[in-house]
Amino acid sequence: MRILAGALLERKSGVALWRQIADLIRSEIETGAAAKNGKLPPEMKLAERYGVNRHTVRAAIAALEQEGALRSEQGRGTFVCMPRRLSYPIGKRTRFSAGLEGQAETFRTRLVKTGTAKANPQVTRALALPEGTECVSLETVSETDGMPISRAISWFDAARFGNIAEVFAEKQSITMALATDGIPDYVRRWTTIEAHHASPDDIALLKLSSGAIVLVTHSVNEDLDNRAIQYSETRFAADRVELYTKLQDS
Amino acid sequence: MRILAGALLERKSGVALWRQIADLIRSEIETGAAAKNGKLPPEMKLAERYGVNRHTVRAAIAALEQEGALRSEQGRGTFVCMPRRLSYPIGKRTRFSAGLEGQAETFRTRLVKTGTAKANPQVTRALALPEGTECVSLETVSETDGMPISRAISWFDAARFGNIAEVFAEKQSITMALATDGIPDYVRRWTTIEAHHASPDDIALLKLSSGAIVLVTHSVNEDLDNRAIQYSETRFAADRVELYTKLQDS
DNA sequence: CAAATTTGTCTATTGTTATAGACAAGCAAA
DNA sequence: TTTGCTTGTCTATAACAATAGACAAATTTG
Repeated sequence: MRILAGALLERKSGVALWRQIADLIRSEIETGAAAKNGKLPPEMKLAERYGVNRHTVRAAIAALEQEGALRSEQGRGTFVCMPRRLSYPIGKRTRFSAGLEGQAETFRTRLVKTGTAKANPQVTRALALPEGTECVSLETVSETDGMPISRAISWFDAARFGNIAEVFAEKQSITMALATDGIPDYVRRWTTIEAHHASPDDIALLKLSSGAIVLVTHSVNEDLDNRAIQYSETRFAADRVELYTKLQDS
Repeated sequence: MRILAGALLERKSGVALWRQIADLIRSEIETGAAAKNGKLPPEMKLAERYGVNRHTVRAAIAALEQEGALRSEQGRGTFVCMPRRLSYPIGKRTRFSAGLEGQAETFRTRLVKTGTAKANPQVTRALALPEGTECVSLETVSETDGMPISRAISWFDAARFGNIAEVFAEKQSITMALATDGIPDYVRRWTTIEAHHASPDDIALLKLSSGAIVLVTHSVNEDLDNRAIQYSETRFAADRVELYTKLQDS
């Protein structure tokens, strides 16, 4: 919730007014400030509230409609389709489906691309492998209730997990693929979190509107022998997901 | 690091080209891809690389200069002032100065505003207080090496911490203020993480350029008796700070 | 010292964003 | 059924972003 008060919009900012308004509407939906009974105020009222032209508000709503967050109906009004962001926990055992349990009805991770090549230094450093080690990469998109919420690329030591792509294709889950490959359990070693503007690929694969923001994490998972097994970069639609950490039980 | 490859810029996206390029340059500085010997390639070379006009690149560099990340000198080149983002750990004991130890030379948190009033429901819910409880709020800006990296508003039960503003003014540290008020130690109960476009207040207080992105956290700290003592909203300059979590020692 | 390289500044044009108004069309309410 | 409300669409204009070119000024290089 935006508690730190102040001016809302900034002109000549490099971010179009409609994009700023889209972000505001999305945030205010989350806090309940924008919508009453699942419905936004009329376009003219939003234009007055934000001090912009009605066409500018329409452009913002169009962007949110494209992302599936809103639905406009002529003569009736604009309805909220996604009242709340998903809360994605980052903890000792960070898992996609289990982490979002109870917040959506269906979970799916699909493979977009895979490959095996000598990994770049950032990857080999993260996995504590000799420079130039061959690694398998999996590029995936994760969806809940048919809506993409994140895309990721993960690397694995090819010597150790050479056929993880095939197993993943069959199991549709990295956790299950690793279990098949002799890793019954693993934990999150570390995670870094940044935020960026969505790239054209993010927009395409995550079904975002132009100008959206993504939360970007880099992380390492390790097996119970403290060996790094997976290095990932994950990009989350910031309008659909918030990240969440809590005190771990001792 | 941007490993997920693809197109770099998106026209007509609602985010000005110069703003997108500023974000790219900043990310590429972080990964070492953009700068050699602490110096960017010449403006014309960047224009060719990104497929835009030299003036557009100059606007991007101007934004990063305004934020203190770059410094241009006529006839010489463009130099990197901030090669790396600060890595801010979020863990059991999340502390500003201790968390960034070793990454900067000076740390300072200054009070921007304080007040006492009936807290809104989000605050009382987070602090497990009866609705309408009076709370003290502290609005602060945190800086390292003279550069603002985050701004925050924190709430405390006024009945329990009524004079925390005065103590903070003297100690310049929430941790020390709480110690004075009978809380020698406390831990982070939970944290949520979102990303948004910087508001005009963010831009002013964090010395950001237009169109910048902020990482926004909401969090609760609790004392060792598991009582919630502090609820905060913190906004970090996403170009200056990344958040970091790691496996806690058992 | 001269040439080359690089940043800085100015003016001008084209493309995009935001505003503005008018009116159509669908739906809700009286 | 009529009126009022709300979204949808069209055209036009003003303001802003991006491109374009030219040239000045500072520094580096040969």
